[in-house]
Amino acid sequence: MNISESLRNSSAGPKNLRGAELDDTDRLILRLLQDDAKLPNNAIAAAAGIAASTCHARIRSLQERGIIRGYHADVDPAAVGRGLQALISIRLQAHARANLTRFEEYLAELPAVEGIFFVTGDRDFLIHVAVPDSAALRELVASNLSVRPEVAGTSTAVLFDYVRPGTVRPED
Amino acid sequence: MNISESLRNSSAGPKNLRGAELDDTDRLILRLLQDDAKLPNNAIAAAAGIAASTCHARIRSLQERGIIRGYHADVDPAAVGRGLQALISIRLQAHARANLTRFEEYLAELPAVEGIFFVTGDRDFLIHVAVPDSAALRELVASNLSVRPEVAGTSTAVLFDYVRPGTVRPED
DNA sequence: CCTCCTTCGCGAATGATCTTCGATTCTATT
DNA sequence: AATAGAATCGAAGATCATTCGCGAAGGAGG
Repeated sequence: MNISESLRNSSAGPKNLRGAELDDTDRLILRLLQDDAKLPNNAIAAAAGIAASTCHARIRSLQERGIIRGYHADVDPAAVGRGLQALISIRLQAHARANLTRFEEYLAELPAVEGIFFVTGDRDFLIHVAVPDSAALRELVASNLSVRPEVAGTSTAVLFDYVRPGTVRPED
Repeated sequence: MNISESLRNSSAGPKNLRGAELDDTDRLILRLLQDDAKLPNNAIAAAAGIAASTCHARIRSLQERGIIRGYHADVDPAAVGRGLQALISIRLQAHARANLTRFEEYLAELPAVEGIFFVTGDRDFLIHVAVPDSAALRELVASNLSVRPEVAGTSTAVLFDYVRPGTVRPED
């Protein structure tokens, strides 16, 4: 390790290859990878008008800075035996609101849970679940939610459809 | 005989590659790719105890059957200038419920929209949005939702947190 | 029981892609 | 103008994806 490296490492700021701000090229890269994570690096580089090695370095920097949090396959829930989706709003007991994180972690462990919204207002949580059928939905609410001492009440709404458009686009 | 043969023989379900049913190997592949879409094919093959070419054929089959719908990068919304998330429930005018699909497509076009829940009950839609700040949230509701003739009313709840646990789930 | 036929799995070869590296160019500062 | 730090580039080598022919397993029908 040389002097400049030790100076960088000793500084309290994030060890960015570049500054914290994103330029237009970064935003383009993010948009392309959100749309299709399998897009080859050289195709992204061509679209951005930069060299492949430069594009690769930028993508790695985005990952190391936590801007790209990961890459995930989008699997059809119905194809894996989860044909029914629902939103369940959960009210907690007032005294249980000290351990919100614990309950959130419990929810995250449930296999049916696809998303957890920790929301302001009269409710505490809104969870998005995918289950095989209505019997499994009832079983989930009865045996995994209502029995919990923290839970004051639940309200379930079945989903007709759920769409996730192109995912998060950089502000434009 | 090898390990994979005995595993397949011990499982009761059908093992069609072209058929509609998924066997244990398919489910393992799906789980691994959901967790990390960048996982190399040969690593998946090793984890499943099958040859790389066989694994590749199975993954392609899963894609062609629409079970794997795509691969997407997970981008931190706060890093791209969308530090505020909210859930907006939308009630439609009764006469506007004939063109639900049209309105859903309109919502999908909005850059701030991350997810659209088409829900049963007293509300019609619940949309998950990510915006830069509260001013942008107010602007979104006022200029993109309330002004639409189909919209009878909206109700907005700011999110403290949103977690998608499907990405880190170790097992079913 | 035998043969045909389909489906699936396998290893090897080839082409594409990823990843690293040293050198060059750019930019901000002195 | 000179310097230092950062970003870019092209090329090389390692890794990976994809295709292909072949063989084994399981049914269907004779």
